[in-house]
Amino acid sequence: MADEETMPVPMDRHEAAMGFGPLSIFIRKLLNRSLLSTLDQQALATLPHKIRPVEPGTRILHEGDRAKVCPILLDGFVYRYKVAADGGRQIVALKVPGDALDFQSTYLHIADHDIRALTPAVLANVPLRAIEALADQRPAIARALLVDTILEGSISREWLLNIGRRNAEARLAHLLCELYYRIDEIAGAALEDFEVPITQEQLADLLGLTPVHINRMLKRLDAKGAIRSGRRIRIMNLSALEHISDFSDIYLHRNNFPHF
Amino acid sequence: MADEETMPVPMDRHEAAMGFGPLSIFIRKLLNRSLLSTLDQQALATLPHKIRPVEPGTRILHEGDRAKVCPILLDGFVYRYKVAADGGRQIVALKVPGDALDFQSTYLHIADHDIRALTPAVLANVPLRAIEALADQRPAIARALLVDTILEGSISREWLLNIGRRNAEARLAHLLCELYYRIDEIAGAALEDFEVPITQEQLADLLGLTPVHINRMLKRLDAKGAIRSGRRIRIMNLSALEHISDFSDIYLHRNNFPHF
DNA sequence: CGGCAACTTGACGTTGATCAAGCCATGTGG
DNA sequence: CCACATGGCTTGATCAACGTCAAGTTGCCG
Repeated sequence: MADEETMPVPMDRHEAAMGFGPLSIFIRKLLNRSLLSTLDQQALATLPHKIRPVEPGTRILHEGDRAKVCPILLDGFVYRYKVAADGGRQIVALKVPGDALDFQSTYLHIADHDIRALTPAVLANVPLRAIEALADQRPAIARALLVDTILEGSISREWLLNIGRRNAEARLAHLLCELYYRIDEIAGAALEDFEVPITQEQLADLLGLTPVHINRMLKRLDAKGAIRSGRRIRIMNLSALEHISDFSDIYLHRNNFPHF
Repeated sequence: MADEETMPVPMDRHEAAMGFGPLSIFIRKLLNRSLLSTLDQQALATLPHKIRPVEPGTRILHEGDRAKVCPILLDGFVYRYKVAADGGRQIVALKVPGDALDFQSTYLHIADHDIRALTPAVLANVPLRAIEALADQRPAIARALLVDTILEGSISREWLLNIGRRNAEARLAHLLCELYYRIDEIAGAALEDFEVPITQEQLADLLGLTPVHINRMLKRLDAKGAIRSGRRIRIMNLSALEHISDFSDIYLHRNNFPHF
């Protein structure tokens, strides 16, 4: 736990990691949940990487692949999904800027799902070996990446509850709440007039429903004043959504810092 | 199972970790997916712990708790679950002997779900600080625990697909297949006449269905000769179940060892 | 032998799927 | 500036899967 180099902990984590180049957003996100010394931060910032902009729909990882790089999402949205025998798609995770997309391939060598770009996105591809080396050399970084992994697990569990036990309206409302909080975390300023960059078909794949039914539920939430549905969905009343979906943010572990 | 003896690096992993006392099963399981030196194994075996047998239904962790120990499951079955506002329960993970039940509390301090015993079970409670110290001192152990965590994430994703996109019959068949393989992994001999220690109500909570519907699907699988339903469920024809559920074991990463 | 928990079965209701048609914005090329 | 192609949204009619309710039945354990 004692870092060889103890720097004054940054007071404002939104300001932290600002001077670290393209990977700043990634480092900032780790700092939201883990303590990292300035040296750790610099080591992360100097990870070798290649910037790669991708179109919506681009496949970033394919089930069965042996990945050699870990893409870090710098901008845009990306999702993990799996497909059933009958072709039914299920989106199993949604990633927002700052997230590492395939850290697990450092340790499990066959990809068990696909990853695709939801919106236009910008990736930074980091060689897995560089990540592995860094994790081996710097326990604080290993720990920060582990915390990230554990958090994704927590979100998966909440999704299981959502899909397994809530009705369509609540499911949808719950997803919108989660989206709001996760994007709010990385947005500099407070979120106003937040527009959801997800089509109704993708919402269906996220929630285990059909596009037609998503459409009807959107109308319903609209009628209640919780959102504005239409070509672009806008959240109008977050607390109405929270009430409809029985939302609790515990699973997002938004206040896990500091760890003592 | 309880002989104390120092050995050279074991050649056969099924034989490995046999002489490591009560925690042997835990160590053996880690060895299935990760390389650990004999010293690593000894360090694990000498973790301080307190054996605790529990009755079925005993609550082991409660949402909102700040855990101080990580229970390791030595015998029996245990599940994680969450409840929705209307009281609907969703089991979000099932743990088999050898699994660490709350490794995540080392890094995230508020539990986001409950854990309960499914069957009579035996736990070994290890202080979180001991685990944390070991992970800090021994990178190979940190890595092995990380692999374990990542694997649980992979299973969660498959469950999302299962619950979100498969019909009731396939869902049930899929769960039974998974159960078979996971128990087979820790069973010494090949599994014959495997009986599922789960009630129909618990199956319903696992699969996002109702007990009544579970009952009908069990009858259906029975009629197809895949299982024997009744007071205790027995798997009669695994490949029939795999066919019905479109089962693929990729997500279990059963052949992840060695990592090179 | 009595009590209880789990399993079983039938009748019926509801949610969400399916099928099908049409609409509406946006972008493109002539 | 218009024609029209396209992808996503909207809507209605019908249907199936699964839920709900309720009344047994079975096996198990003290």
